[in-house]
Amino acid sequence: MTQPTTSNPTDFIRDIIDDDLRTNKHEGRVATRFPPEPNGYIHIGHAKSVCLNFGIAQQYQGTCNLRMDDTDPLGESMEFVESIIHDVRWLGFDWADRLFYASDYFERLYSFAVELIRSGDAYVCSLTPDEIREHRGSFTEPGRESPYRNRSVEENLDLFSRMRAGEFADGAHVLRAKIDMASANIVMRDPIIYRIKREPHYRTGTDWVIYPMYDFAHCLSDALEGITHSICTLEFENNRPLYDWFVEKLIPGPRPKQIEFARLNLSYTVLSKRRLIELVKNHFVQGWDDPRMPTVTGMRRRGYTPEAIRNFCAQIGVAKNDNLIDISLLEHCVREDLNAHAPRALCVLHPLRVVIDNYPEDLVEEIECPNHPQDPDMGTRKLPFSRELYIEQDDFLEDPPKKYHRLGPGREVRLRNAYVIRYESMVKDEKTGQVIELHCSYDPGTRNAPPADGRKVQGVIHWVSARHAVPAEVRLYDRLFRIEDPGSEEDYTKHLNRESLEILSSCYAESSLGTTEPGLKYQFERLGYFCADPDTAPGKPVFNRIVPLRDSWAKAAGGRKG
RNA sequence: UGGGGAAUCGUUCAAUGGUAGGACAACGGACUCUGACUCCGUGAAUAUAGGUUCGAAUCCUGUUUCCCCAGCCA
Repeated sequence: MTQPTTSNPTDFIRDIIDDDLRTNKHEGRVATRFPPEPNGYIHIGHAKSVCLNFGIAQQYQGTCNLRMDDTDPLGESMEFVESIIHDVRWLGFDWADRLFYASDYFERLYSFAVELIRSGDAYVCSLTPDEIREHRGSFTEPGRESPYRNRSVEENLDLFSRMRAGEFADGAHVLRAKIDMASANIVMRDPIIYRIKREPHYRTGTDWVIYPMYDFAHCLSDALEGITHSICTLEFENNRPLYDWFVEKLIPGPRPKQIEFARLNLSYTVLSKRRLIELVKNHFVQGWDDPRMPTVTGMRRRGYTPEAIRNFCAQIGVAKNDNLIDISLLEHCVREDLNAHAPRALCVLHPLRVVIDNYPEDLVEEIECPNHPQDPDMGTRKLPFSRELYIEQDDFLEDPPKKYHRLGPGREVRLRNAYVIRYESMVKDEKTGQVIELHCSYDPGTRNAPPADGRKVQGVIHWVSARHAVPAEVRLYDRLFRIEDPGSEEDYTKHLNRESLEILSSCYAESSLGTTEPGLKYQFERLGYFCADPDTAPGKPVFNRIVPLRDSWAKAAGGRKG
């Protein structure tokens, strides 16, 4: 039944859409929307929703609107609108001319509210916030009806228009739907649909002092836009009866349907807006675009690609189970994309000086080497080779174990793309005893060729020519938290990984990297994938480690140590 | 405690009354001028107790566990 050539995902939401299409529920139309509130930056959890909504639209030749759900002026701003637009576009999606704002519907929403008052389905309630809470009851006790519940239509109309006119203070009155104070579902106990808030709105300014609540605005915005499937997260499941109540009262069919799926949780990070804000505000990270942040802007700066993120979202699937996705799946998707597309380069993070004693003093060879071992189309570049080099400190051990395929006394190793060299001697710092320089000899016949005598050289290490190398700063990132599910902890900040950022300021990159530009991505061979940071200055590149390469040696060695 | 949801390998998604499958992770091996990539292989799950049925992850009943809801946030 499955066609291997078409890999359109399938999930319970698409099953519902298939059914609706079969029964011609919306004349074959599929219309979704991504409805962020512009009060923060979007993160990988939003990306899941973006991919779901826009992905469904693509798959069914439907439409997906981008709609700012901006019904609470507090904290909303154009800055966030712009960041959301930028991020969703960067993720690879397009909404043509269908960028909408709930705030553009304020006048129509107001009319809907008046309609509700006229039909006796809404009333102005003048209880204080505390009294309203008290009247709401609890899980086990039904609520009590507001004494204002049976005001006349005329009085409600008058009061509501005066609310709009700004005659009352914040909190003096609210407009409520007249539903059922005894409902087992607390959402249905005469929910508030308008509140007075003397707060300028970033788009409507001071035009309004009353603002509609989410439950009222969202479903009607969907209806106004002709949304067929209104996809949201599980915590809104309780609100669905209210969603239906409003559209049934106010919208002649066919009506939008709300479908809920489980939001994404990612291991070793937090994905709640509140916590992300705290990380930024309390300077646990350096900003919304800190490469350790799970925000789209952070991941972009880190060097994650839209392809990788989209692929990740496709792989995690869509269901109603609470989940905690292993961050290694995200890393896998990032490596998968970068392995195919990132050019290779050599960069030494912890330099150890090497002198090739038998190499001519002033000779410089230009070694032409491929930018990608499996993709000749990515071309070649010239790598200067000379007598003095840097290699990685890790690639030499005074007393190496047997399976260590690198340099040590009596050992030889291949310099990537260049010669085989043999250890001759070392120079130690007299005070610390640390090895500060190696002397080696090279085998002139091994450039681009195996040793003539057929001996096997197992190890290959990366290097740069000391004279030609470009000094670079490299920033290594690790998981933000030390525990798998910090979001479930009351005091999650105490589980922050204090070593999530390591700055290496004296690295040496191959000369070709001197002209890199922010955003360019590479695989530094044997190390990982790296992305030039915006902090890069001419001649002084700064690289972010996107993700390390898988390292079965480190794993084995680590296990041995422990 | 009332209501709304969810329970399948370590993690996650699938199987829609008919062989429990994929991905990630783990482990073993092959290949290798990246201890990468790639390839091959291994182990690993239906929360629980009954019932219906030739046959149950799937249907029924009970039990257990987890998540959401008492904002004038979304």
